[in-house]
Amino acid sequence: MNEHQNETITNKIILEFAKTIEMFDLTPLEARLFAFLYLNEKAYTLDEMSEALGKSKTSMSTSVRSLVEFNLVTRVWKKGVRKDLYQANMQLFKSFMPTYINKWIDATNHQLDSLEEIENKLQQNEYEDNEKLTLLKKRLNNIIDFHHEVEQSFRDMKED
Amino acid sequence: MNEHQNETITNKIILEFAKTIEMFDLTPLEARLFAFLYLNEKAYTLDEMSEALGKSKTSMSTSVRSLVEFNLVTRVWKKGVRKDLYQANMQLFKSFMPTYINKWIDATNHQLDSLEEIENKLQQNEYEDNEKLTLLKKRLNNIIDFHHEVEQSFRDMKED
DNA sequence: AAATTCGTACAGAATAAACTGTACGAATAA
DNA sequence: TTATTCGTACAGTTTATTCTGTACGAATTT
Repeated sequence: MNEHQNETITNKIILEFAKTIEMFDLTPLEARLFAFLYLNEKAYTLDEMSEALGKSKTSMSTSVRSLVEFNLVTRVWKKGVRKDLYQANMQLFKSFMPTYINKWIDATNHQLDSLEEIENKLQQNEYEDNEKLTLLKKRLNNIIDFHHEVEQSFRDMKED
Repeated sequence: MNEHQNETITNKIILEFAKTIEMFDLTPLEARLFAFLYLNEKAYTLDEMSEALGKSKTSMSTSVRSLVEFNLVTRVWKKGVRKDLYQANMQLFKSFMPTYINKWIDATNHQLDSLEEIENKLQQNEYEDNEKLTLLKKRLNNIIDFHHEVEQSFRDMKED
C-alpha cells in the first residue's frame, strides 16, 4: 500500500466516522478533527492539524479546546517540543457515551428545576381555581413526569 | 386565574418545555409548536397556529409536517371543518423516546454499512501489507466495534 | 534585551439554517 | 362555471453559526 492509497482510504474512514461523531453534538469540524487524531493516533500541534485539515489555526485552537473539554482529546507533553501537542483518547465508547449520557441527565435535571419552580407558583393558591387552571396543572405534571422518565432512561443506560 | 395570568404561565411552560424538545433534534420552532399544541390539547388549524405563535403560515405548514413525520402530532378530522386540523399526541414519553432511540439505531446501522464496506476493500489483499496498513485495519475495527457498542446501548434502552 | 514564535481574543466574512411572501394547483363554495 | 379558500413549492430574505485574518500578550530563543 503506497502513501496515496493509504491517504485516500484514511480520508474515507474519517469522513464516515465524523458523521457518527456529529451525532454526539459535535460540530462538523470538531468531528473531523477528532476522527483525524484518532486514526493517526499520535500527537499533533495546532499547525500540523491546520495543515492536515486545511483549516485555519484559529479553528484548530477552538475546536481542539472543545474536544479537550469533552474529554475526547488530551494535551500531552514531549520533551524538546515547544508547541502544544494534542492526542485523541483511544477508548472510544468510554469517551463518548458517558459524556453524552451525562449531558442528557444534566439537561433534564435543569429543566426539571425550572418546571418545578413554575409548579410551585401554581400550587400557592395565588390564583382563583377554575377548570383551565386545573387542566394546566395536570399538563404541567405530565410534562414533569416526562422529564423524570427521560432522565431515568439515561440513568439506566449508564448502569451497563 | 384570569386570561392574562393563564397565558403568561402557559408561555413560561412552553418556553421551558420547548428547550427539552429541542434536545430530541427538533428545530426551535417545531419544539415551540409542539409544546403549544400539547399544552392546549385541542386541534388547531394552520392559521390558528400561525396567529398563536406569530409565525408565517408557511412555517407552520412545514413545521407541523415534521411533527407528523416524527409521530408527535396527528392530523384529525372534524365534520363541518374544512381546514386541516392538527393535534398533539398526548403520551409524551412514548412519542419521543422510541423515535429518538430508533433514530440512533438506524443511523449507527447505516454507518456500520459504510464502514464495513471499507473494511471489505481492505481485506481483499489489493494492497501490499505493511505496518501502516495493519494499524489502519486495527483502528477501523475499533471504530466498527464502537458503532456496535453504541447501537447495542440504544437497543438495550429500548427494552425497558 | 531584542526578536521570534506560540496560542487565542476578537471582529468581520463566508456559509448554513430558519423563516417569509408570492404564486399556484387542488378542493370547496357560491 | 366562476370565485374563494386551502395547503405548500419555491425563491429570496433574515438570522444564526462557522470560519478566517489580524493583532496582541506570554513564553521561548537568540
